[in-house]
Amino acid sequence: MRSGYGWLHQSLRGRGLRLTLPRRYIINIFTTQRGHLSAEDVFTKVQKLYPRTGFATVYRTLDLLRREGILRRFEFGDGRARYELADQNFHHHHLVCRQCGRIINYSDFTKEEEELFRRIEKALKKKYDFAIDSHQLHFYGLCARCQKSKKEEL
Amino acid sequence: MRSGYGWLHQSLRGRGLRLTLPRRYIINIFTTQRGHLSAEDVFTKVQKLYPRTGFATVYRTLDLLRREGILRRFEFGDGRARYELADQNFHHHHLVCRQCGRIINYSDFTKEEEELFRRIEKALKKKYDFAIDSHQLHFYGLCARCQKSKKEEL
DNA sequence: TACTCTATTGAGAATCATTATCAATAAGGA
DNA sequence: TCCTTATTGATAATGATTCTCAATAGAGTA
Repeated sequence: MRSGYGWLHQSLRGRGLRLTLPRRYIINIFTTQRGHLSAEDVFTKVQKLYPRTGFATVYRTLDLLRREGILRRFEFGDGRARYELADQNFHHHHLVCRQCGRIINYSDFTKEEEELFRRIEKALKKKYDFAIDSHQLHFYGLCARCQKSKKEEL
Repeated sequence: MRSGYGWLHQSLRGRGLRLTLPRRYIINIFTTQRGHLSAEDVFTKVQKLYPRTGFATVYRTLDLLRREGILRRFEFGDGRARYELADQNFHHHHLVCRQCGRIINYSDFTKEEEELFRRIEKALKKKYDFAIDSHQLHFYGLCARCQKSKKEEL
């Protein structure tokens, strides 16, 4: 936890911002385990690393990192936002289970999707004069486990 | 407002549910003006038609209609849910303005999108054993008006 | 049409996620 | 080490949504 944050340090310093311990720990959480974490998830994890961390700091840091382009924010419909590392090398979409809320990342069709989306974005820009900067595609349904438990229910 | 609800009436009655005045008015709002309405939007509109309506009833009715498959629920990232008539003949996706929150429906590429999505859904089902029943695609960016006002700001 | 049963309502309290406040703390440049 | 001030932690405040419960009103029945 000594270094490896030079890039961010520089980036923040440029605007008079600081690379504090809670910020380091939170970034660390996202870089070591790919996931879609809610604020509460993050809070629980930081607590273990740096117990003095407060909830407000978690929210503030998540928002800071989002503004910095380090995290992406998603809403899957369960009333709490989720955050993910904005890794350009791992563009993907989501499968969301309506029952248990489990979220699966998939990146199987990115080639075809990206090709179509690029085309769509271009056309929408022209037709609606809308400057698109990102998109979100979520598939909703039932995961394997929940399908099974639903069958057993009957 | 006398009839035209036979279908729903039957559907509800079957399960001991009732077609009440607030419910009729709220359905009416959605069928007469296509839109992505928040609970507050709906509340304001019902108030004009049937002033005694309470906020709780609006929320309860929106959820009931969603469960009935009459409405769809969306979250575009501004912290409040939106509801739309689930019209099978008008499948579309959304353009969401990050600045002013304006939402545009578009249905220009449904053919190509649907073709790709059908393919994706099928493959995801196979690969992840995930029973997909719907998807949501949102494009985010700046609408024409907000692009303009941003330019003038400089 | 009146009666009865109970699903539904309205008002307000309660909950949940998130944001704002503010005095105390700690980055990080000098 | 010192100093400035961005950041923090604790807690209050907010905003959307849900719950509670007595009063009301659908709708089947007499």
